[in-house]
Amino acid sequence: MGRSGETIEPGDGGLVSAAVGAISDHIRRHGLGPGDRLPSEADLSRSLAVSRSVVREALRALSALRLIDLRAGRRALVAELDDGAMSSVIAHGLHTDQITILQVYDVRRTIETRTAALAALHRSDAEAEEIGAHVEAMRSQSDLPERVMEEDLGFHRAIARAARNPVFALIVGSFECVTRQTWPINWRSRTRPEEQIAMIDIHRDIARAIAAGDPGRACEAMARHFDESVRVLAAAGQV
Amino acid sequence: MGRSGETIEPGDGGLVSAAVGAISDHIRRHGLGPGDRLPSEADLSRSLAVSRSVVREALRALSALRLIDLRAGRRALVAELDDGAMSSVIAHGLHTDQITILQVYDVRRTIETRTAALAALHRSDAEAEEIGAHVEAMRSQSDLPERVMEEDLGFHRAIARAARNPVFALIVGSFECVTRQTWPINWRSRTRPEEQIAMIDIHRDIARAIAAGDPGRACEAMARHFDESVRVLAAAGQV
DNA sequence: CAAAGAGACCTGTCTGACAGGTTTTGTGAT
DNA sequence: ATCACAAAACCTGTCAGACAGGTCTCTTTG
Repeated sequence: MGRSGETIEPGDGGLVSAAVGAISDHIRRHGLGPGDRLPSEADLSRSLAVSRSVVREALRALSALRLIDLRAGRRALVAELDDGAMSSVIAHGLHTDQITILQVYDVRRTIETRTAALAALHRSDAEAEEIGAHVEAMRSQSDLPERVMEEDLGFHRAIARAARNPVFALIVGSFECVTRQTWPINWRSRTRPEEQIAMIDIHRDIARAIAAGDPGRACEAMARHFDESVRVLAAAGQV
Repeated sequence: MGRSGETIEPGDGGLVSAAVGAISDHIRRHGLGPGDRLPSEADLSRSLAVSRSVVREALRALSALRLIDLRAGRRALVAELDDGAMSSVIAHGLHTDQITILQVYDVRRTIETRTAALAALHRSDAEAEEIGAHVEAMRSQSDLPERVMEEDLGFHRAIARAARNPVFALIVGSFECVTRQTWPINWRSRTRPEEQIAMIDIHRDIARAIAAGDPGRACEAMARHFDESVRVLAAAGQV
């Protein structure tokens, strides 16, 4: 069979999955990086010898995985690493009762005690600053739960970034959807102001340990944070 | 606005992403679980008031995320949790130089020291048996690198399963593509038989600690395993 | 009652068409 | 020669219709 360019091999599990593979290969073989443009749908249709429908479905699949960015009128671009796909997987697992929130928390504890330690070791001054700023914002807006939650999420994201390992950031980011569900439960169960302050204080301890460059203390404070959250969640009927 | 069924709201970032959301919602609202059937493309096309092309692209996107299974002639099924999507994300990150192999190893170390400890706590006898069998198979086929690698991968997967937390299994599974690349490097750098045996012995130590129900020793042995792998990889120019 | 066959249903793929973005080109003014 | 702006070329998003081939179901038959 006249193999011209990247013609799809027959016998595959469908033309679309073959096209997905061919387009991924194209990215790899041409050494494309984030922001680089892919061939147009018409070009791909020609070179893969399949209809534009098949190419479109393949591109849509890659877009769902966030390997490429699609936008009307423009050619597809290679995408930057993004936690959207992993996030969807976790959300699906939760919604279909294949995983539980406590299981996610166990993984988060494992991952984030490590990111806290790494952040303490690798953080720049600007990052220590940003992490502290999130805590300050939580404290100063403690009457606006919605805001406190956003700052809390930003706090954990910032620590993951400061750990300087995008894989950690990816995983932490993909759990954000879980936290958005459980955070209000956690907050509501702390009715007295001193309980809310205690929770924010743990965050401050983590931030200080990271700022001080003390991985052991950062890890220990993060562990306390998760133990506390899990305790509250379990008391509230784990939801 | 006449909301009939699950008609798509306008103003979204495209009909397809709206359809993806609507179909995900459908799964959630109807409490569908793995194996349950989705409506046909024609039904979805009608109820969402979009063309079949749009529905197909939406289904293809969900299929890429492994939230549903598509097969010719059959209706789409809700899928079981699967590491395929996360695996693609990691592979893409590596191929586009957005993450490095050592970064993946750092995450693996973090995750797998924990799965080893959890496996020691939660394993069934059958699971301890299976983990040990993988080690035995590595030892007895040590002249067939290909086989040793497969048993090694199975060993780590079995431990993740024995940890009884599918989220850990998901993450470990999604790193398998990395291991398949680095494993041969690791193996080739151990030219003398006693070096190869030493590597298998670490696996045996892990298996024994898990069988003995000793989380501390399991964690420590797994940590040794990763330290050793990273040392060899770094010596080989990290690749 | 079980197995084989027919029909309905469904998905995979192709073609052609058109609206509305985006990039490039070409033109004219400065 | 350069810059701004308008036109053209290009590209993606969506739709409609068509047909081949896989799957399920129900009925008929042995």
